[in-house]
Amino acid sequence: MLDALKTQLQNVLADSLKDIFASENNVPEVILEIPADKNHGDFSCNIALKSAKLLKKSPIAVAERIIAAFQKELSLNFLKNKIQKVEVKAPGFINIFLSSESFYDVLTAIGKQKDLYGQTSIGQGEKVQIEFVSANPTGPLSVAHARQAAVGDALGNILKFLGFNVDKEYYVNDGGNQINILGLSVRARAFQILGKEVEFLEDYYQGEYIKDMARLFMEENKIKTLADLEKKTSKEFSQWACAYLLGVIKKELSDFGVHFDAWSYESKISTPEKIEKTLRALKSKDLVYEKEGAWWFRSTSFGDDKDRVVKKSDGAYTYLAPDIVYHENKFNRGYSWLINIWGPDHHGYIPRIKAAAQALGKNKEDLDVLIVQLATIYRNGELLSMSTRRGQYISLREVMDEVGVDAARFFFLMRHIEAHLEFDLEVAKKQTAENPVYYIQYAHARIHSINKKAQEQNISVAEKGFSLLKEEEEITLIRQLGEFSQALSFCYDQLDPYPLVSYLMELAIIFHRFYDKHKVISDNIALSQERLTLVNCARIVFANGLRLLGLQTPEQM
RNA sequence: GCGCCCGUAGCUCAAUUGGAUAGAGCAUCAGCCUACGGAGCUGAGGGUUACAGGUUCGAAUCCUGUCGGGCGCGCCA
Repeated sequence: MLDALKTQLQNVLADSLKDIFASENNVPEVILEIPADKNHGDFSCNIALKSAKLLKKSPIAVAERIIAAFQKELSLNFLKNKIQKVEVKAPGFINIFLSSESFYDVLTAIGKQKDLYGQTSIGQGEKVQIEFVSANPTGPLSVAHARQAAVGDALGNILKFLGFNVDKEYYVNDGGNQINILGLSVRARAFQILGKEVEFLEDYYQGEYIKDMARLFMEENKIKTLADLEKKTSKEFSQWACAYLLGVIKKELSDFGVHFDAWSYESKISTPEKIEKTLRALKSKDLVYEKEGAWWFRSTSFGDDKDRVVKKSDGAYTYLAPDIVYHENKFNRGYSWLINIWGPDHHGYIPRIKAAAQALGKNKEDLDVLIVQLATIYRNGELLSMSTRRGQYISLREVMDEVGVDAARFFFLMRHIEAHLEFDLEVAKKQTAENPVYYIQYAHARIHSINKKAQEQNISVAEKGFSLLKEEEEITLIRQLGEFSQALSFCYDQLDPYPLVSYLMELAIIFHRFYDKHKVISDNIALSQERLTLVNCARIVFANGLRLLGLQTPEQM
């Protein structure tokens, strides 16, 4: 809401600047910022500082001339009443203070747009696919996947809200050798359970869940004896195990509140024929070449350190080959922008997949790969072991069961995605201010209580506009409500839901302060009505923000 | 060795992408309940932004170097 006003003022300011310095052509772009310190206005501009050198005048002098022209321009403009004052402050900032009319406009807009408040059309319906989690179906999801799930889901929601046509997709790696190993692992455990000594290789999956699966496999297939077991091929084990674990993963994600629009399968998309076809097409363009009996992808042409083998000298494909085909498949489905969310262990893989996108005729920007850092899990300050190799990692299921879905999702979003995250299960379980998710949801619930009280006393929301909201805490709250869509556009700029999380925490602080200082329902009916409207606007923004993050909006707690 | 990321209060992290006096939470200390939910609010202390240079009106942010930490570097997936 306020960002629309910001853009309008920015344009007027740019016009003023152009009028004064018509002869100059390298004048920097006018950009308004929202200063952290509200003594510096609601918007501030550094254009005078930036252009002073070019214009060979002191920044203050430039600023003075700009605002003179700006104010003249404004006086002819409908924006006139939105501004309270404009001032120049050393070393040359132009600070703009908004009038109460501007603030009241925010409340009117929220009241009108409700669930849709904060929405923009930045996306213009662009078809974008966000692919995340995509864990190999070889075990339950870990906390690493959990964080990726929370991030991908929230980011997808936000982009959708900003006007993109978003699909969330999970890519099932059911084609590689790891599925064979999975099958062999289950098979070996089954033999052991029936008392036969078989070697359990080091690269087999070590987790306890493999034993459980072996028992279940035998139960479902009515296997009682070693002779029964011998009849099962290792392929039967693999297929059963893969399907079973995929079922587990789907259930975990759905319990976590994360839903995908599509599940795609490596085995269906990247068939050997398709891979061969794509590689040959690249070869005809000299983007794939043969050397030492292997086929190499010329990824160095697109900025990678070295070329990468796609087909080994024994004729088998490396993992990159089906991955190129998968990305080709995505583009062919009409997505003009792809977002992949990966764990930090795949960080070195980014240049070659981006190279692949370009080899397929796309631009670098058409594929973004986001790395979501790991979360380190603590319990009462004590580090919990995280070794994946031994299958001792903390699972999504454990975290969810222990701290609840909302607290877990919130904690995973509480830092920038590229920052390491410390997640203490005990803290997440606490229902105190230490735990910000409750702090925010509590604000939402409090407003519901106010509404109940208002209803009892027959106080309704303000129907005829606003005039009485003047207290500092009220204006601060309205200003924050007005910055909602700006927070969302930061999420888009950074491809990270974190700015929204940070915004909501700030909003909660501001709301609780207001609540503590001023009574909404009082003897002054007119004021009560306006404040009731104000807090309900806050309720709408809390709800919109929490919903985008995939969190509940409780009315009582 | 090469490449990428990071180093901010005792701890965990911010800082609107180069802006004005570097901010929150936790922890520590001191306050606020006959009110719409105390799961709340107010205040205090705590900093040479790892270090040394540089760029400019302005640097935690950009550049160079040093120190310290993490990750990646397979004809694996």
